[in-house]
Amino acid sequence: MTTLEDIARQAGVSHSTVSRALADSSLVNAETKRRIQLLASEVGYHVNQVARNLKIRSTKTIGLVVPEVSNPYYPKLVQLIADLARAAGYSLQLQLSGTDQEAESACLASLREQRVDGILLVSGENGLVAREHVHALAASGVPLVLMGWVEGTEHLDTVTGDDAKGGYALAQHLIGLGHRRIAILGKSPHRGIYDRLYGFQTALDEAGIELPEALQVIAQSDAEVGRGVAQLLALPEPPTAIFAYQDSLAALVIGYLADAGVSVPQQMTVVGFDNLDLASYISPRLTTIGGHIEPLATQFVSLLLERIQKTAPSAAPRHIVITPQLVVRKSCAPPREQSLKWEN
Amino acid sequence: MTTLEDIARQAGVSHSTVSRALADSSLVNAETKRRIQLLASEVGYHVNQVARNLKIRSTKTIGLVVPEVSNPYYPKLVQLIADLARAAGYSLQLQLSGTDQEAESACLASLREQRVDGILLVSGENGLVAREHVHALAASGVPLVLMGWVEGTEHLDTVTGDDAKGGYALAQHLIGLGHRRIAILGKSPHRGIYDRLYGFQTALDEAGIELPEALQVIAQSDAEVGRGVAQLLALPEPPTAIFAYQDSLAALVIGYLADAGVSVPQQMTVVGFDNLDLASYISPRLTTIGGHIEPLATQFVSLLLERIQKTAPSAAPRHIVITPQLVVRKSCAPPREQSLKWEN
DNA sequence: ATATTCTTTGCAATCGTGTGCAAAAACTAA
DNA sequence: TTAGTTTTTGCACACGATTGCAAAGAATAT
Repeated sequence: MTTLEDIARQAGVSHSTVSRALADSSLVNAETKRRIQLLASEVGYHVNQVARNLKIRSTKTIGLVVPEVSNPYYPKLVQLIADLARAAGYSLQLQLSGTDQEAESACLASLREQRVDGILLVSGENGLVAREHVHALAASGVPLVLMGWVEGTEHLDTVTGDDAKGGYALAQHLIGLGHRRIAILGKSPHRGIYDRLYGFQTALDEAGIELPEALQVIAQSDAEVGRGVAQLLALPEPPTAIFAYQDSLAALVIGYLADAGVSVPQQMTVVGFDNLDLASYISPRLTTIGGHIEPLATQFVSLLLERIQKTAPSAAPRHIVITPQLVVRKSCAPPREQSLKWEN
Repeated sequence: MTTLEDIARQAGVSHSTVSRALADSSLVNAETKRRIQLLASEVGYHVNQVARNLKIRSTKTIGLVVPEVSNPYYPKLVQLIADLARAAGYSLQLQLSGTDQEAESACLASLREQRVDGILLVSGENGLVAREHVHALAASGVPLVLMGWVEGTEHLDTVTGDDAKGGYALAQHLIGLGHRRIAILGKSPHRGIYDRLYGFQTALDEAGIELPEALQVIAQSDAEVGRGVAQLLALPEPPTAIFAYQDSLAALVIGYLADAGVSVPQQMTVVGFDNLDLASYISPRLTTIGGHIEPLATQFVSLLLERIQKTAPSAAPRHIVITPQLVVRKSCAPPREQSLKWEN
C-alpha cells in the first residue's frame, strides 16, 4: 500500500506537503498541488483511514446493533438507517446481537473498541439486555441512542413507536367491522409487543369485549403457529378475527388457515403489525399498522448525529415517540352472522 | 478514553508492561500482570483498536458489499455471512452499493481506505459494474471474493449458484405436471437471472415446447407485475403456469391472480426462485428452487478467509458453483384439461 | 564474593496521518 | 540593495498501541 511518504519521495516534497495537497489546503502552491494530486491518482493512492482516524480521533462511523436480519423487520430498518448515515457522511458498522445477552455485550464492546463515533442500539425481543453495559457506555460519553423503550433507560435518548396506539386502532377497526370474538397470536410478550397488546386490549375493554384465555395463543415457532391456528379453529366457538402481532406471523396464520380450508377474509379476518413489504406480497394483502418505521429511522439517526456533532438543543435525554397508522387492505371483512364450526 | 499510558501511570509501570500484561504475555511477572488486569477492568479500559490496527497492520474486519437489504434475498445472505465471519473472529463492515455504479465504486474505495482485511462483493442485478475498480483492488493484493459470475472475472475467486440447473429443474417439474403453455415473468434479464431463464428455456426446448413472445413478461416494478399478470390472463390462450424468477415476484403474481379471481394452484400454477422465507409465508406455499444460499455463503467466506490467512491451496483463482435443488410445495398442480378463458 | 543465567522491565522505534510552528523562498516596497 | 511581507515548505511531534532490544534485578552456580 502506498503511503504519503511514498508519494512525497516521488514528488520530491515532504509528506506534510502531500497531506496538505490531498486535503486541498490553500497552504500549498497551486501548481505543486496539482502535480501531487495527479501523481496520487496515478499510483492509486488511497488514504489509510486507520492512521487518519487515530490522528483525528474520529472514525466517521456509527455502530448499529440489531438482533438479526432474518426477521424482515430489521432489514427494512437497516436499509433506511444506512441510507441516512451515508447521506450524512458516515459509514455503518453493523453488529448482529442475536438473542444472546453476552453477544449483545460483545457487540457493544467491539464498537467501543473500534471507536465508532456513536452507537444506535435496537433492543431485541427480550428487551434491552446488556443494561449495565449500555449505561457504562453512555456514562463514558459515547453518543448512543436506543430504539425501543425499556424501563430504566429514561436518562438515555430513545426513539419508540407508539405500539399501544397501533394496537388500539387495530382493535377499533375490527370492532367497527362487527367482530366480537377476536383472538390474538404471537411470540412471547416482550415489552414492545406487550404495548401492542395493551392498546388492543384497551380498545376491547372499552367496547366491553372479553378476551378469554382460549383466544390468546403464544407461538414461538412456525410450527407452533400452525398448532395455534388449529386450536383456535377447533374451539366450540372459534374466533372471527385473529390479530397476529407481527406481519410475518400473520402471513403464516393465513397460510395455515388456507391449509384448513378457511378463506381470508371471507371466513376469517386476519390483521398484522408493522406493514412490512411482505404485507403487500401475500394474498390477501394484509391490513396492518404501519408508517412508523421510516420516521423511527429518521429520528434515530438524527438524534445520534446531534449528539455526535453536539448540536443537540440540550444535554437532557430526549424521548421521541412515533404514532403509527392503520393501513387497511384486504384481509378484513365483517364476520359472518353466526360463528362457524369447522370439522377438524 | 483511558489509554495504556493512563493505566501505566496508575500502576507505576511503563505502558509496554501494561500492553504485555493485557495481552497475557509470559514476559511479565504473574503478580504484576494480575494487578494490571484488575486495574484495567476497574477503570473500564477498552483497547483502542484504531491504534492497534495501525500498528499490527490488520483490522480483523471484512467488508461486505451488497446492493441493498430491502430485497429479502440479501438479508438472508448477510445474516449467514455475518454469523460465519463472527465465528472466525472478524467484524463486518456492511456497505450497500445500491444500483448505482458510482456508489459501488465508492463502497469499494471506502473499504480499501478502511483497510479491511478482505472484501466480499455481491454483484447487483445489473451484474458487476465497477469492473476496473475491482480489478485494481485485486491487483493490489486485497483479498476479494465475488459472488455471481460475471464475464471478465475469471482471474478472481468467485462463488456462484448454478441458476441454469435450477431453471432447468423447474421447467422439468412443470412439464412433468403436464403444462405446455408456460409464461415467464421477471425484472429485466441480467446475467444471473438470464441463467435461470437459460436453463428453463433449455428444458422447454428439449420438450419441444414453444415460449412465444406473448408469454414473456418484463416487470420492473410491483405495478408492472400487476399489469403483466392482467395481460397474460387476457390472452386468447392464457398460460397454465407462470415462472416468476424471484420469489418475491411470484408472491406478487399470486396476489394479483387472487385479485382477478384466479386461484393458485387450481387454476394457475406459479413457481419462484431462491426459496426465501417468504416462500413459505405466502399461501399457497411456493414451489421454488432453493438450498443454494447457505452453501454459497459458506464458500464465500471460506474462500476469503483462505486468502486472508494465506491457507489457500494455490494462488490460482477458484470458481465454486453451487447446485440448487427443487423445493416442491403447494403452488403447482396439473393444468386443467382445456385452457381457461377469464373474462376481463 | 563474583560470575553466570534467567526473569522482568523500560526505552525507543514504528505504523501513516494531520498540523503548529519555524524556516526558507519569493515577492513587494522603499 | 535592504527591509518587510507574504507565500510555500519542512521539521517534529502527536494519536495509542506493539515489540525488538538492552538493561536492571533476581536467582543460581562457582
